[in-house]
Amino acid sequence: MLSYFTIDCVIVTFHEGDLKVLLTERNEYPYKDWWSIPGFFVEKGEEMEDAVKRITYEMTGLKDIYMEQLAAFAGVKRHPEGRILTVAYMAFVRYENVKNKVKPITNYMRQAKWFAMADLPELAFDHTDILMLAMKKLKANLSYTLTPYELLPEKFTLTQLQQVYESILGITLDKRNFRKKMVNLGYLKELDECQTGVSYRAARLYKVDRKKFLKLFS
Amino acid sequence: MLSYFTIDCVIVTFHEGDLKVLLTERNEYPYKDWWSIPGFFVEKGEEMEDAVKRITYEMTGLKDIYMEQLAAFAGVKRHPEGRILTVAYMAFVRYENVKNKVKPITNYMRQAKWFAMADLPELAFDHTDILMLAMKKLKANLSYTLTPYELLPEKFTLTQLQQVYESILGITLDKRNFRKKMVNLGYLKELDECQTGVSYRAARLYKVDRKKFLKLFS
DNA sequence: AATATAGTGTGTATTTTTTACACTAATAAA
DNA sequence: TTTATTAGTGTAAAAAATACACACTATATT
Repeated sequence: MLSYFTIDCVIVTFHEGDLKVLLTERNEYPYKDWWSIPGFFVEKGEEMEDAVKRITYEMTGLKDIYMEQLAAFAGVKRHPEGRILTVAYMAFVRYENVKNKVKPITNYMRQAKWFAMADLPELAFDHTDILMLAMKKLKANLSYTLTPYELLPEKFTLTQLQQVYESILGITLDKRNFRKKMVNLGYLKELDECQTGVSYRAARLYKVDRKKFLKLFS
Repeated sequence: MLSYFTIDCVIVTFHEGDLKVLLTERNEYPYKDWWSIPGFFVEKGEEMEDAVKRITYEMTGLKDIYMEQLAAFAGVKRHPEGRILTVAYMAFVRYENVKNKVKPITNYMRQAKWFAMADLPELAFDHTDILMLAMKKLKANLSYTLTPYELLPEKFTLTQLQQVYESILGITLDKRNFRKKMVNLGYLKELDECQTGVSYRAARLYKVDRKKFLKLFS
């Protein structure tokens, strides 16, 4: 009838060829010293989405992040003190914007750290399930969502885009076929700019045309 | 922090070429006399899935139905008396098994009725949003879920299967291409039986081979 | 017995999409 | 100028999707 109500947020980024997720080390019973997905209670009168924004802001310093609801988890045994219903979200952030801002903010958590998706610690509660579901959804919807472009800088190279696809799908893709296909979709804008600061041939930069994207997929 | 906690369930079936949803007429404030998706409070210590089973059993007389979680809806304004968090589910039932069992069970609802998806009344609360989301998900995942086979009798004709696809997708499909494709997928078992009781050439019956299906999509 | 009715069941050609595959061009650093 | 490193490109083959129309079968009706 009445239940405690929290949100948990899988905060995902992409850095150095790896998909990464932000985890917090708990400093409190239960699962003290375990890593977990950041989450908080939703305040009375607070919208869920605002609670997610609150968390992502506190964890990364970013506002206006892109988020999606994942699912509700409400097993009566997920917390030893009784049911705590959590609505899990996924949020996507650009690593360049966030990298040095991660800090612990409450005394519930000792530290926060980015973990490569392929190298995760054991997680508190049912957070491993939540994370697996997040990855599954990310994978399944990849080609008709804007998530790759939420993970990359606004201007990106096709190689970076391919790396995002590869790390989400967990497979390698053929360079020529990937480029042909992405360019043919028609929602990428080729810019007159190139990468800078690389010690080899600089790659062409692209932007996503969100209007064209939405026209294509809605 | 604490919230009321309900589940709502979009119960879907297929009958006479139409996708149908079971709605209940409310007999209580708020939205008295409005149609709504069936839902109840989740009891203390009760698992969400059991609450859904409870509803679908009370509404249709069926146990062991197939269900999927849709999303949580928790807007602070969705109920005039304050936040009531609901986790929405979708459930799929075979019309042949259920048709005469629909009845009102509580004094909260005056009657229950099947509505064709294309001809819905205005709904209470945010139930129209819930229903639209259900349809969207159903459509998006159609070709890699077993939902069509949860809506049809165990033995079905290819024409019936095509009708399910057409009414979910909202488009008409080419008969020859549809058959070719479904049969080529390899998870349909052609039976040695045909339809009975029709006043024209009886169609071949098929079953789905769930093992082969799962091998294909997992 | 003949006919009407209603849905079943089938093939082929065309287009589109996907896949497989390897070398040259450009740039910065040494 | 040489080396190292990544960018950028085309074509052929296979697979999948699409477009399209008619003869067959079973029953009901007269």
